[in-house]
Amino acid sequence: MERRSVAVATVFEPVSPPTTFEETVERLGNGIRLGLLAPGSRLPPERELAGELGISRSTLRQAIITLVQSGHLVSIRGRMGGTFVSEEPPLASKKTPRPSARRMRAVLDYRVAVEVGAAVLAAERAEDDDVDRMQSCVDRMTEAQNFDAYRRADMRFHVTVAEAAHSPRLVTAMTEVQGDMGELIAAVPHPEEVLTRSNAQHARLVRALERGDATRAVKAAREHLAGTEHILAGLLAAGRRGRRAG
Amino acid sequence: MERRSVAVATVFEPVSPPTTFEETVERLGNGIRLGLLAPGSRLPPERELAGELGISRSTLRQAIITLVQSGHLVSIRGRMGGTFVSEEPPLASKKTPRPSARRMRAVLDYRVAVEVGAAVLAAERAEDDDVDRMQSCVDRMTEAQNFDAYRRADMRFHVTVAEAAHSPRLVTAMTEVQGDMGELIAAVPHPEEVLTRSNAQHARLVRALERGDATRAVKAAREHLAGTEHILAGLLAAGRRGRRAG
DNA sequence: CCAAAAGGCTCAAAGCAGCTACCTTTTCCT
DNA sequence: AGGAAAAGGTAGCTGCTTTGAGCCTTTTGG
Repeated sequence: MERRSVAVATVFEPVSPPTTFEETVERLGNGIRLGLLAPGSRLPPERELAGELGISRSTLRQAIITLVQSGHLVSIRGRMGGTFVSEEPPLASKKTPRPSARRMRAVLDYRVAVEVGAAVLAAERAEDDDVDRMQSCVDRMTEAQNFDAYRRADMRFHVTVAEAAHSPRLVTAMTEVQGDMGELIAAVPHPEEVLTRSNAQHARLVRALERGDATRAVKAAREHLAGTEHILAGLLAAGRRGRRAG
Repeated sequence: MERRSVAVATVFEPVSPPTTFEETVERLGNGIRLGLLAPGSRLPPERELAGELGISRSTLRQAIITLVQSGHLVSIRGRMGGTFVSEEPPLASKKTPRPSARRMRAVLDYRVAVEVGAAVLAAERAEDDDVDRMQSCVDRMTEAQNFDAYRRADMRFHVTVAEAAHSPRLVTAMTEVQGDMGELIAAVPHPEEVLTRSNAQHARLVRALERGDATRAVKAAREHLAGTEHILAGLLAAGRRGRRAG
C-alpha cells in the first residue's frame, strides 16, 4: 500500500465550492461585522447592488433576507426606504457550534500567511495616511471600554494593514480571515491585560511599517498572532487524541 | 458624491464562485502540472475518486474529459484500464491570452503572502526530511538542462516549502498560486543567468529554514519573489495609463 | 393625486450537480 | 472457452440554484 504524500492528499481533498448565495451572505456579513459598512448606513438599492455584484436580484434578495433575519440588516419600504445596516449588528455570525480543531488550525495558519504577507507589502508600500488610519485604530483600542469595542477596532486595524499593502486581493483575504477569526474567538475570554499587550504589539507593527522596516514588521506581526494562538491552544489541544494532561 | 474606501469597494466586488466542475478541473490540472501526480501514474477509479472528492461521478467525468482533451490525462478502458496522467503533460493550461495587469498584480501580491507565510511557518516547523526534500529540488534545478525541467523542479520546491510548514491549507494555497504563476510566466523569457541566481535564492531559503531562522527565511523569500516581479515588470507596466517611457 | 423610488412577490426557463441503472471493453481465473 | 470482475462510457431523470422578467405594495415629494 503506497503512502500518499501530503501534497497529493490535498489534491484529492473534497471539492465543494460555495454557492453564489452563500458567498454573498459571507461577503456582506463580513463587511458589516468588520464595520466596513457602518451601522446605520444605507446599501445601494437592490437592483443597483445586484448589478455591482454581478448577480441576479433574486439571489441578492435571498442573501439580504438571511442577513435581515440574523440581525445584520434592516429593510425599509417605500420611497426614501432602502436596506440599512443594523444599528447594532452582531459581532459573529450566530450559531457557531465550536469549529473543529482541524478547521481552527487551518484558519490560524492561513492567517499567518495573510497577516505576514500584508505586513511585508505594507512595509514597502504604506503611505502616510495609511499609517494615520492604523494609528487611529490603535488609539480606539486603547480607549475601548469593553471587549466588543476593542474587537471592532481590532478587526478594522488588521483590514487597514491590508489596505496599506495596497492590494485589493489581500484586503479581501484579510476580510475573510477576520471573519473566520470571529468564529474562533467568540467563545474565549480575553482578560484586559491580554488586550493591552496585544495592542502594544499593534503599535510596534505600526512603527515598523512607518519606517518601512519589513523585518521588524514581520516579527511584530508574528508575535502578535502567536498571542492569539496561545490563547486558543487549549481548544486546539481538545482535537488531539492521546494527549497527556499538562 | 461620497468616495468609497478601498475596503468597502472590495465588499461590493463581483461575486462569482467557481462551479464544482471548474474547481475539479483546476485541482486535478494543477496537481498534474505541478508534478504532484507523476506522469504515467494512475488515478483512482472514477467511482472511487468521485467519492474522495465528494462529487458525483458525472461531474468528475466532465472534468476528466476536459483534461483528456487538454492533454493532461489519458483514459484506458477495460479491466486494468483506468485514468492515467499523460507522459508529457502540458506545463500551463493552454489558451492563456495574456492575463490583465490587474490580475497579474493580484496573483503576485497573493503569492507574497503565501510564500512568506509558508516560509515563516516552515522556519518554525520544518523537520529534517522536509529540508532534504527541498534540497533535492534545488539540486534538480541546478542540474536541469532546459527551462521546462527547471520549472517543474521549481514548482515542486515551492510546494515542498508549504509542506514543510505542515499546513494543508497552505499547501492548497501554494498549489493554486503556482498554478496561477504558470499562466503568467509562460510568455516570458528566462535567461540562464536569471535561473542560476534564482536557484541561489532557493538555496539560501533552505539554509535559513534548516536553522529555523524565520527572519532570514522571509528575507530570502521576499527577494526571490521580487526577482520574478522584476522580470514581469514590463508586462505590468502595460496596464498603466499615461506612463512615461523609461 | 400622481409619479417616482424603493422593497416584496411570483413564476417560468436554464443550467448545474447528483443519482441510478445499464452498456462496452478488457483481462484474469477457472 | 467462458464467465466474472474491473474498469471506462452512456443515458435519463430529478432536484436545487440562479437568472430574468414582470408586476404589486408602500412611501414620499411635488
